[in-house]
Parts: sequence; C-alpha cells; structure tokens
Amino acid sequence: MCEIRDTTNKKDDIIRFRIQNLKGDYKMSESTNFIHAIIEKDLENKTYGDQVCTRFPPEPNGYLHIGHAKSICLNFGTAQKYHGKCNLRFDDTNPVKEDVEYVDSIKGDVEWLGFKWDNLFFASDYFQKMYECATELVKKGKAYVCDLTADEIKAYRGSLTQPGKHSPFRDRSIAENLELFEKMKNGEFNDGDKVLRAKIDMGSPNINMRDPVIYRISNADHHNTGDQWCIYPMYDYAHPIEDAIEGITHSICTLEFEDHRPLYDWVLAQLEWPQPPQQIEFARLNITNMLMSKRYLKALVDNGQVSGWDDPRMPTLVGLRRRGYTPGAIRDFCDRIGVSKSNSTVDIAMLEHCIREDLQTQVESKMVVLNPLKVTITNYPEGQVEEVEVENSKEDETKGNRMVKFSKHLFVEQEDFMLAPSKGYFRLFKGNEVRFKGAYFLTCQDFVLDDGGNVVELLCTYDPKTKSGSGFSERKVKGTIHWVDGSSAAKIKVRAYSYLMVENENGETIFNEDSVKEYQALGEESIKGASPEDRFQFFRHGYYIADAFETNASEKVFNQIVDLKSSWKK
RNA sequence: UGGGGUAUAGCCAAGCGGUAAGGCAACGGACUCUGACUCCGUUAUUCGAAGGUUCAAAUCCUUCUACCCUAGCCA
Repeated sequence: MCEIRDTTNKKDDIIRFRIQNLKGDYKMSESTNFIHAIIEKDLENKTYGDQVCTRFPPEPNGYLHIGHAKSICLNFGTAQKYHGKCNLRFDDTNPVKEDVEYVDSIKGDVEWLGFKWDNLFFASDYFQKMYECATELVKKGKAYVCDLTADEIKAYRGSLTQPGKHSPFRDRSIAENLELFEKMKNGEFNDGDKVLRAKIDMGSPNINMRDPVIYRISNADHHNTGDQWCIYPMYDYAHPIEDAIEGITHSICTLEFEDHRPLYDWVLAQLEWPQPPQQIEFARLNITNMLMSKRYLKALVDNGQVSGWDDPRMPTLVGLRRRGYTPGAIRDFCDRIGVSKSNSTVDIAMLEHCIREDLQTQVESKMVVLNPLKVTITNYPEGQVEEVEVENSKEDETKGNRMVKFSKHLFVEQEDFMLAPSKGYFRLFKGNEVRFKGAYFLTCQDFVLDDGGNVVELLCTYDPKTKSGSGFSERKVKGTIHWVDGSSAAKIKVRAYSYLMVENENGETIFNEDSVKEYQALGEESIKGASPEDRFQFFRHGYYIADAFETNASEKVFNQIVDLKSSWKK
C-alpha cells in the first residue's frame, strides 16, 4: 500500500517572508453555497457517516495565484465549517512538468494564507496502489493495452459529432493484456509505444468515455519517486483513486472537469469502492484587470515584462504578498465573492476594498510627500525647530501619538497647490489658508517661479494661535494637508502601481506597458525606522509596504498596496 | 453538428411556489485636523426571451436565445 509521510506542517518549510497575519486567526464566514447545501444533505442522510473530508490538490508545476486561493479557502474552509479534515495533496502524476521548487512554494503559500492541512500527501505515494488497481481492471476485462500511436488514437476517437471506432487492440485477451502491461511497467517499451486504456464505450457522446488512456509510458525522472516508475497514471484515472484512498467525501474541482465526472465515477465503480467520493464542480475565479493563466504569467516572467513571479503586480500569492496584501484580506475576499457554477468576473474593486478594510484599523500612518514642493514660512524664525504631536492612527487611539519636527522650511505635495484653482479646490493657492496636519494654519501669500514658469517655492505665513490641540476655534479651514520638515526628512523610494492588465477600446485585456511609477519621495523622519514588510498608511495617499527585499537600514523602498478612495474630481 | 453546463442590477451573489437578501461600485447628504473612515439615504414592479400551469411563478412545464466547457499519451 501507499506510504504516508509528513503528516504535519513543518516549521522549517521554506518561508521567504516573515509571516504577518494582521487579521489574526481565521474565522469561517457565515456564508453558505450550493456545495455546503450538498454536504448538509449528505450529513443528514449519513451518506458518509458524519465525515466531511476535502482536499486541495495542486499539480506542483507552477506558482499559486489568487484563483487557487479561492479553491484553498473553499476546501479548507468547508472542512473547518463541518469539523472535517482537509488534505494538501500534490497531484504529481506527470513527472515532466513537476518540480520540488513548486511543492515548497505551494506549501509556503497555503500556510501563509493561514491554513493547516490535516495530511500532506503526494499522488505519487499511491503509484503502487494505482498499478494494482489497473491490473485489477485488466483482469476484469475493463482495460487493455493499445499499440496505436497518439495520432491514431486521436483519429479513432471520432469527433464531437462522429462516434469513435474500436481500436484493433481492443479485444486482446486478458492474459496478453496482463503480460503487456507488466512489460510496460518493467520498462520494456519506449515512450509512446503503448498505453493502457479503459474499455468503456467508443460510441459515447461524452468523448471522455471513449476508451480513455489511463496509463502512459514516460521514462522521466520524477521529483518524488525518481526512476522507480516508467509508467504514469493519467489524471482521470488517478484522481478518483487518490480521493478514495484518502477517504475524501467531497472532491471539489473547477467547471471544466464536469464532463470528466462520469469517468471519475466509472473508475471507482469498476473497483467497487464502497462509499465513493463525489466530485463537485464550481466556477473558477476571474478578476477584472488580472490574468490568471499560468501560461501567460510565465510569459510575462520569461519576457522580463515583470521582475519575477513575485513582482508586486502579479496575481500570484507571492506577488500579492510582496505587494502588501494580507492573508486575512484575501480570505475575506474569497468569502465575499461566493461560490457558484456561473462563469463570472469579479470587479477588482472588491479585492481592493478588502485590503483597505483590513489595513485601516491595523496600520499606523506617516506623512510622505511624493512630489515635493518647497514651502518657506516667512514669519517663522530661521533655525527654530519645534515638535508637533500627531496621532499614529485615527482609527485606533491606543496606537498613541508621535512627535514630528516642524520648522521654517517644509515640503508639501505639488498636487496640493494650484496656480489657478479649479472650482471646489480647497488646498493651497494664493491667498488661501489650510491646516498643516498636526501643526498650524498656513496661508499661501505668494509663490516663486523658475525661468520655465514652474512653481518652485511657496511663501506662506503661519498663525501661531492655530496650533493643533490649542483649542483654537475662531475660524475654520476646509483643507488639511500633509507635509514634511525640510532638514529632517527621509529620502525614500516609493513605487505606485496601476493595473498590469487593462482593457483596450475593443474590450480586449492587454498588457499595460506603463504600470509602475517611481517616486523619489520625502518622508517624515520616523520612517527611517521602517523594517522590511512594515505597512503604513501614507497620509492622504494610501497603504504602502516596505519592500521585503529592497528595504534595509540605509535604504527604504515602499510598494503601494492600494490607494485611498477619493471623491475629489478636478 | 454531439455531449455537458450557466443565465437574477454596472460587478459578485442569495433565493428552492407566497409577492426580489447582502456585498462591491456608483450617486446624493451629514460628519471630518486624511476630498479617507463612519453614518444616513437612493439604485431590479422584475429575474435571458416567449408561451403555459396556478389564487399566486425568479422558482413548475414547453419552446427558443446567448454564453462557457469538451475531440492531450496535460491537470
């Protein structure tokens, strides 16, 4: 029988990032769906006793993306909801595509999302059992060795509208099939010479039932079993057996496998498996401005259009992680989008809402000026520096306050000044008064232009009576803006992102050639203490994370996680 | 042209014969030392279409339409 190994999460699994689960322990949502309805009926009818067992079965041939997160949340979440079990199983039946690099990253991603598997299995653990089952099928006259080439099999299969034809090898004797299959296993043939096929119905309207190939020869090195095998089971044959061995009750997969379900059921029926698991299909995740195809993502990486699988713009879990998304936000997103059988495309605004909501109460805020514009306070003493008190979080008073340096020479955002203010603009313009966050009211008295007519400096006056916290209430200003002190400011690098994929005028989703904007920004002094993966709200801008790899003691690089919403339209 | 699926608001999505939940987005307004947050309000006389059954239909029946999946020795 199969050997079962490594049944617990290992502490020393490769974890490239410090795990920061801002939302704390996972709480299963109250939400329900059609799969839960099926399970509840099964529980009621005691179809599988009172057991619920699911699994997340990725093939270790690439990095996980947010579409996989939907499946992970569904499978693990469902098991939690019904006090059942959920396995992580690597569906590694095709050695030429798979690699340990991917099994390590997948384990890391599942853990990062906050789930713990009850068992960790490999489909390859069951190769011996699968071989025995195949032999049993042969003995029952339900499988045969076929010598047709791949092209011939294709031709014999018929088409969508034409039935298939019987293979000339279909009526080989059981004894001959047994002998041939064993020779296949023993490496007596070359790749492609022979296959084992299920004997079902070449006239079936369902093409999957037209004597599907269930074993092929592949003299390839397998990441788990090495050269132990040279025949490998096909998905349609292997998957039901994997599920059945593990005692899976509900085998949840995506819609494109609906047509394979009769074959899934057929395999277990021939093997007379008691209480066979049932396959249930749901619609895979699509999100606007995101492309989840593994092939396409790989092309982006290979072409150098992104920096790697963990580029902050990528929909991969490692990418989202580097971008600053929290596991809690992703889980919340998966809960909110629901589970159904209709193909749909979720608005990316939903995802953005989830990360804003998660970060809002968790993160401290800092003042950062992306495009600095010099401000001189003409009536403030040269050389004087005072410290003003600013709250770390408007949402959470327990986060306390910090002191921020204020002096005659400051910087504000270029966007916060207009030469000719448009209607409704209430930031800086000549003659207007605004509050500098945490400090004073300042009035813009004049501005300085360079030779090109660009505004290079603002000359302002401040009103000492208006200091924050003084209780001053004689007059109000509409605008409050952020600023940094000129002499103590930290030079930091900030990257803001727009969508990697955008829709063109024909409604096609295309690669956005210009999705990164880099700023040489100025941050308040305290940001010099930021560590890799620290998240902040940049006041009036959005949420940012110190890049995991590029931030160190001397250099600070921030990635924009998501901007703040704004109802200001110029 | 076979077979298998799916259609409820701009986007997700409940609903399972008793008179259209919720979220996101949008739009008003209140509040605001973040044009954020929060709060309050608005947004489907109608459920892909047309018939039928019923006192009553998004839900049942019939026909039709659109879209998705499917002819790997991939998963």
